Amino acid sequence: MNYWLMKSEPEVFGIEHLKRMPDQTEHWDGVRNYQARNMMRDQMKMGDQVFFYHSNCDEPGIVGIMEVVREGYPDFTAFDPEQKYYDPKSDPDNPRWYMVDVRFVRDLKRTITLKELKEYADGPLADSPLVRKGNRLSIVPLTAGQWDFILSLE
DNA sequence: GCCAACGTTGGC
DNA sequence: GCCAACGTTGGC
Repeated sequence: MNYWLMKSEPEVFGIEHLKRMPDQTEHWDGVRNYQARNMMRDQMKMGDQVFFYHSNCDEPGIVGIMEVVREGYPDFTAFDPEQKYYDPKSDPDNPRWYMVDVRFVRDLKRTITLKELKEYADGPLADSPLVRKGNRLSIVPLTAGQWDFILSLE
């Protein structure tokens, strides 16, 4: 079992949106970064646990938990010129971008803010890109230890 | 809205 | 293959 954190802007697609989807499941489309793409395509497995992180908002932080219910497959939104995430360089025969499906598991009892997480940047969360300045990775891998530590803050 | 960080693009 | 220019992310 692997542990992850995935970022999304709550105005665009927040945890409230996920909860309202059929089966509380949605494909995590629109990732256009190779590192994040590789993680979704190669490393994320059924049942992996994922923190839902709200970015670019008043209170950036972790708001809930979801799990991977479908492993990496081509991000079809890249093929459609009508779509916001259209990428003419991604071909259905040779897809450039991948995504996974995630299902809502539960809300956290409270938001664990980035501000709070940064207090542990020299401790339990050292080495995590999550608390590194200028981190732009939209998907962050976590160790089991980091996952447990963050949950213990709840 | 600003701007630091950093990924991507494209000329050479 | 280098690197300057440019675009995007995301905290503040």
